[in-house]
Amino acid sequence: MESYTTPTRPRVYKQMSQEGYDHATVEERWQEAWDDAAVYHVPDEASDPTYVLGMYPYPSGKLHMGHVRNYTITDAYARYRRMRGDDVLHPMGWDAFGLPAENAAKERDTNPRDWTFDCIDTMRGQMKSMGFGYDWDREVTTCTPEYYRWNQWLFRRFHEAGLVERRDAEVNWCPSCETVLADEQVEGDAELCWRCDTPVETRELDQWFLKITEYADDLLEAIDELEGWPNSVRQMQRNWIGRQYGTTLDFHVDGHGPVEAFTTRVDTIHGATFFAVAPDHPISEELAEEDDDVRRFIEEEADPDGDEPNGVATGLSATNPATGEEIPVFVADFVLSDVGTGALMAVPGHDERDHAFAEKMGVEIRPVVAPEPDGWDGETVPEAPDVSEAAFTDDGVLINSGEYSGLDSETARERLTEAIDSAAESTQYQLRDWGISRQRYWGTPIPMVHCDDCGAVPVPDEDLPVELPEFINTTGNPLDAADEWQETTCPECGGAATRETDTMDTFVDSSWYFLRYVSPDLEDAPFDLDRANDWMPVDQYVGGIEHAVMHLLYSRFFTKVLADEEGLEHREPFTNLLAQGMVQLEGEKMSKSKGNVVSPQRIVDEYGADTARLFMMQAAQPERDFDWSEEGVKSTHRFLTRLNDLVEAYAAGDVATAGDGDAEAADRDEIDDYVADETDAAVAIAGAEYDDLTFNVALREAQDLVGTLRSYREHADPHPDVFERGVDVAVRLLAPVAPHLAEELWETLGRDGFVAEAEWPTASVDRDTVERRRRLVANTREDVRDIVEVAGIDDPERIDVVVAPDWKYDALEIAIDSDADNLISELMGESHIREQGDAAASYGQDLQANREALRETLDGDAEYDALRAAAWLIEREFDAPVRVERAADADESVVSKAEPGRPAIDIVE
RNA sequence: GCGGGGGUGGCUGAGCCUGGCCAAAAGCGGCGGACUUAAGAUCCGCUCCUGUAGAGGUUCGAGGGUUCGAAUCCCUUCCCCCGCACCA
Repeated sequence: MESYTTPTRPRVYKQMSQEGYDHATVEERWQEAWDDAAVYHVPDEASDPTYVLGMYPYPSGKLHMGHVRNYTITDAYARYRRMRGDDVLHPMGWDAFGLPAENAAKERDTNPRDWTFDCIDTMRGQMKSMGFGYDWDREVTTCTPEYYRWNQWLFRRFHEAGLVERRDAEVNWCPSCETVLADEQVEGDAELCWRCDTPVETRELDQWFLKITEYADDLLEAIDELEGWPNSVRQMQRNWIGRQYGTTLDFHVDGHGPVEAFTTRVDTIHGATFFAVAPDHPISEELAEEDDDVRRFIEEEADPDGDEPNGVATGLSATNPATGEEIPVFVADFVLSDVGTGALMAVPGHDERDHAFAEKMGVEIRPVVAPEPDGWDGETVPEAPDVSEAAFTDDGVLINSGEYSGLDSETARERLTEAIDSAAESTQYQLRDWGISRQRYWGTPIPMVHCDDCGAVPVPDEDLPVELPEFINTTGNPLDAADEWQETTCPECGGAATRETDTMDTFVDSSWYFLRYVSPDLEDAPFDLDRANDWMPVDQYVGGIEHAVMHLLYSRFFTKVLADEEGLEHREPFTNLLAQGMVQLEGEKMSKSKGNVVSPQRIVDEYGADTARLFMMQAAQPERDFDWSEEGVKSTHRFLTRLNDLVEAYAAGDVATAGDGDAEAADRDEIDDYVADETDAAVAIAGAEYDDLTFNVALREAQDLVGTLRSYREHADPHPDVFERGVDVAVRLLAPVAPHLAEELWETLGRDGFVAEAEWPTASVDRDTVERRRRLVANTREDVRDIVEVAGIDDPERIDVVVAPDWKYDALEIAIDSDADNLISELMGESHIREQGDAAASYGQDLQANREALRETLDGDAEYDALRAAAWLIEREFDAPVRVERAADADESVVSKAEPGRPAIDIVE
């Protein structure tokens, strides 16, 4: 670990009042101290550090609450792991390419680079003021040539591996901006450009693709192993990949030869009563040239986005390869060219959409599958279902299918696929290859040159990076206007050639940035392979659900390719993924357009970063949405102020302790035990909850402990050791979330070093014991209240609490362990129980009656100790002395009511 | 339509996986009390119904089932949210 010296700046003056503490000074001071001591730096020699990562932000200019929440989660976890003794890798960087910078540059007459770096500077400053403990030595900025050259290098490796393809594609094109838009940048049903509201057109363009579909099976199947991921994200990725098993087969269409169709239900082929092709299917386009109806339909009527299935008869017929039957061919808009083969056999009896179309066009609807009858013998051909009103879409038993009648659907599919000549098993995916071409300036230039003789040729590694030219403020793609930049020579033939002007989708940058953090300055490779093998995968990744598919799928894809091509020993990048919830205001997502944005900057200025962080972490579990509440922030701030005041008062000697602060001389009372127990309890629970990232529960324990300490101080002269440990523990439990104040108070307590590097406290109890003890105390207090209220006791004079005799604990334990039929006789086998006579028999009967419900309790000694320790709570509440007694010391008539887990209570009026 | 996640007391929301210590955490709101000249803050309680000694009754969307025992497990059903979708 790094060495450091404790800062020795002058002590900060802190107000001892409800006004709060001087958060600005405290926070600044420790941010500098951490910085000076490089507390968050991970040396390259570290062995397998815990890798905690938040999705790096787009540098839009300012942090918003979503960022603050995201990065507080990772920071808190990183700090917790560090206190647990781990080396922690917790880096930050910038997703710094992207269109907004280009637009901003145009508006402000500057260039994207300057604008982006300004934003980064601002946001980095805000992150530092939040106290996020990043290893800034590993900062990564994707828009620098030092980073994006590796995008180009990786593109080349993908190219060599046959995973890059250039082909024609239909893209969203905004004629006003003169650029391609991603699907998500096209808004609303009217399909308007997100930026200028111009209706988007489609264009055919040569585009570069990464062949992610080659990895479809791997990406899909490995999802099952991603046990640290939320089910929702796993399911979304499965849907996105959308693998389907089915059959391809040919239908002969007059004059057009065989036309391939894909179906998952070849078992229904005897019910195929028409054939349909997409409006942009080659056959449709051929037909349109000679058939006016078809042309009019394609050009005017076809509406693939409408709810109604529309179509036009072609007058052609197709031959059903199973039956030889001639069936009509339609051009229909519900057939999509990018699904399956763009042509389908339609079975109206067993497909709802086909059914609707058949009804509309008056095509025959023929049932060929019947529901499997109850207790079906596997042979009998059942009655046909009524499919006139609605399709029967389940698997079942074939009917009206010639020799196949009587087979179940699954068997029929296998046999038919085998029997039909042109049929073959086929797997279809919804996943498409990833089009990475963008006609924009502010991205990674795709490292290809176009040579008239050699075609598209990759730029050799030694010529990388292909750097962006100066930004030119123009409409369309500034790279198209950069004539000089485009001019180059062909790496293969040396002739004149031009550079590719497309840049890469910024998702390329983010598909491997988590690897760059491992060796951010490496100059001969994107990442140090050995170190990546040691440090990867990311142990805990945190980010918004909006990246469930895109970024998280692309990153998985890259990781797998790097494993196959570059020797990376990991096939998945992120072991545990947390999709954090939204920060809302009055149930609505914060957004600029709604004008309901709460500025993190304002909160930090007004209350401090610790307040903002603590409020967010205790408000809800990290994966849930929660409402921002100014009231909640204030209450959190008051809590921190109380904590500060308490520690200050203690350090200043204003807490009157027993023995005048001399632990040796101080008597240790029951209340001291209570506080010591509660301190342990808080440690036991908070640790486990931090492990689970349920910060809200962990923090509740820490906050409750502070409350307990305050009561302790009010109610007694605290034992110096107990009080000090309580305060010390509270500070450490809060340190991951409220690091600045914790650091300040750590110093106030006279501790050496940083609390950020302090050891996590350990507990001498387990959670079960804590819960039993708390339950016992809470139940007993409630019972006393009940009695006082129900019996109408106004002013109790004394309250006796008597723990059950030892033999009852023994009897209970025997009863729990025993599986004898007659529990009483088993109990009576124990002489010390038998000696109790009627009492033993009576308790034995109780146990027998509730045998299945018996639960372990604390033992008699532990119950006695716990109740004695908690007696002050009852005394305080009822203003009467409380006597906690062992059974042997109490009156028999009272003792008889005591049971394990339930002491006898006697209230003297 | 398919897939995922939900429906808990005045509200928010935990518990459900691993059934019993669950009339059900915590917070908010409301009520009472302490402190204060007062307010705020803080602290102590109460907050389903009945009850003169810790009890009983009725509750966890609805209906049914399993079990000695169900908020928790199973089936059916209704409703809400999210993702995908004329996906062949």
